[in-house]
Amino acid sequence: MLLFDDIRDSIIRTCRSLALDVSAKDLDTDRTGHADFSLKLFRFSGKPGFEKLMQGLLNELGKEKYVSSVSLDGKYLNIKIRERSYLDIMDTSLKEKGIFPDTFQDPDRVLVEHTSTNPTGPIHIGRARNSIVGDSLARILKRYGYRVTTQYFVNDTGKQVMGLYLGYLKSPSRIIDIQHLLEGYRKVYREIEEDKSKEKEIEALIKKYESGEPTVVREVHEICTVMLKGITTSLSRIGIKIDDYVWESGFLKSQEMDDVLSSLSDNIKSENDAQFIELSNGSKVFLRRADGTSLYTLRDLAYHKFKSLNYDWLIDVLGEDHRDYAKSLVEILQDMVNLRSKISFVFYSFISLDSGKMSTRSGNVVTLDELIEKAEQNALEIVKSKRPDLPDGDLRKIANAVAVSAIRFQIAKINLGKELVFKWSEALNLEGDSAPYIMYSYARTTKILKEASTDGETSNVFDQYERSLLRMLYLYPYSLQAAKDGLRVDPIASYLLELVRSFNDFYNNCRVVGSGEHEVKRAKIVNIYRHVLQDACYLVGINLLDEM
RNA sequence: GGGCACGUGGCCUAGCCUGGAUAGGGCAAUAGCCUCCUAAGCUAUAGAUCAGGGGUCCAAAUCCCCUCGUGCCCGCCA
Repeated sequence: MLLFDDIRDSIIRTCRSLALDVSAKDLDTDRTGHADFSLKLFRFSGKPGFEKLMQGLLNELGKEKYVSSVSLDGKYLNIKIRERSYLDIMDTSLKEKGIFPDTFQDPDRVLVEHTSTNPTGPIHIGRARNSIVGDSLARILKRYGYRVTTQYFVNDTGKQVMGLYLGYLKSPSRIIDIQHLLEGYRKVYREIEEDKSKEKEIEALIKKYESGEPTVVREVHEICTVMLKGITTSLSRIGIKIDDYVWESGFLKSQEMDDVLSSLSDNIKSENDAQFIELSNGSKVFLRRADGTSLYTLRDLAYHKFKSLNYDWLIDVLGEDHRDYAKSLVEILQDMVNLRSKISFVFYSFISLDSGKMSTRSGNVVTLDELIEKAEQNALEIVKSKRPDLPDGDLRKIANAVAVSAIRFQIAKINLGKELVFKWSEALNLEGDSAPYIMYSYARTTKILKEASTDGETSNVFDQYERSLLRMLYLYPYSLQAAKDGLRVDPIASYLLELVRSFNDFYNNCRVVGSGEHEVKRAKIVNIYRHVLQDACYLVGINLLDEM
């Protein structure tokens, strides 16, 4: 959990000590500019003794060392905080702990499963939404204090992958590289589209594979490894590294599979030899085909059983098409398998193209690699024109950081429930609410702190720009809390944009270097800003540069 | 047909969970700002029936109901 001098909490405690039963939702971090915190009194006004209670509260809050003023404005109690309290709380935390806010190590072990895309082709930007969000979520939970591991469930079992394998078998060259495999895969599905009966070939392969025929097992593994390598290489280019890769085929004959099957045994029914479970709403969830081969649900149940052995909280990042699936999975796991771990799902809506739905099979895709390359090219041109003074190596380094950060931020800032239509013009735009906007303000702090001093007497006079920036900085833990509570990344992104806006105001109005009595105080504020920026940017995958 | 999401200026988006003081930003447009810590920035102007209708409430973008639009799901695929 987050450890910091929580002023909101303190105000609530003071209210309660006077028998005013307020909760967190009564106390806003005010956005209207009336105050730093405002207490909504609508619920309480009109009750007997209200006036007297307010008098007492004004008095008590006024005595708090961090309160600079408190006033009753209509149905609001407006509280302003001393700038110096903000400054000292954060400055001290950074000096003593090197971090703001500090965290307490939570014993819970959290597993974030993300990406888990079929290794049947290069990862495209639609799937990358899963990876980007999953990776940031893991970082956020870790920052919050959990012990977090990320996992990729590698699908090397089932129809899609056997389709890939079939494409390989049918290719004249039998070359195992991404391009050849992908072509073979697409060809197989084109043929199936024309003639459904061709699926039989895939079914026959599944049977051979699940019965453990050595050549098949070896070749499928080799093919999946090559495809997976392509995906993980793409992901690493945007700073995503997944801790563990767990292969689906490993569960076909496993202790977890046996455990799941024995837990379910009373509930398994069959229909023409195919096995299924009936859920409370009457729907059937099939576990095995009539030919005895396994279905995804069964393997996924075993995988979840496996995860629950080592983790207290399982988080799955899934596409919105998995919403109903997840519901049935949870029903089975909780009611029949008696899984103890807490399970949460994070769903994201799809990214489509102007030309329609993205699909690896049809080829209507923008791959992550393609996006990275164009973004880097675009960034390089821009940085070249802005910084003709820099050597080529530096230009490339900057362009890379800008491109990667911009890609991640553009995805991270959007609420997951929204469908996105990918547009190149937007993806390549590096102005406004974008990563470089944030990175640029960071670069400014480098020079300021190089030239200004943070040692010495700190002035006690604060102007409105210093005040709003300090306040925004202080609000960081609340955004962290919101992100963790909602398993969302966008609160951090929104916070960052608002914070940078506040810094830009400050920068344009408050000279730091050579500002006499203000210099130490302002340099301290800039230093805190730099730390909070580093902290939050890491969470959303923005790579900061000292110079750009 | 049933279920689940989403709908905020021309375009993109925050706020919705937990109702409350003028609905924040950005892109595009127009007019400005670099002898002064980086102009990837800043200032100003213009642009919003918060999809539509009804309800609850002292108070609704926010909660409830209905309608419309969009996406997704309803496989012995994953």
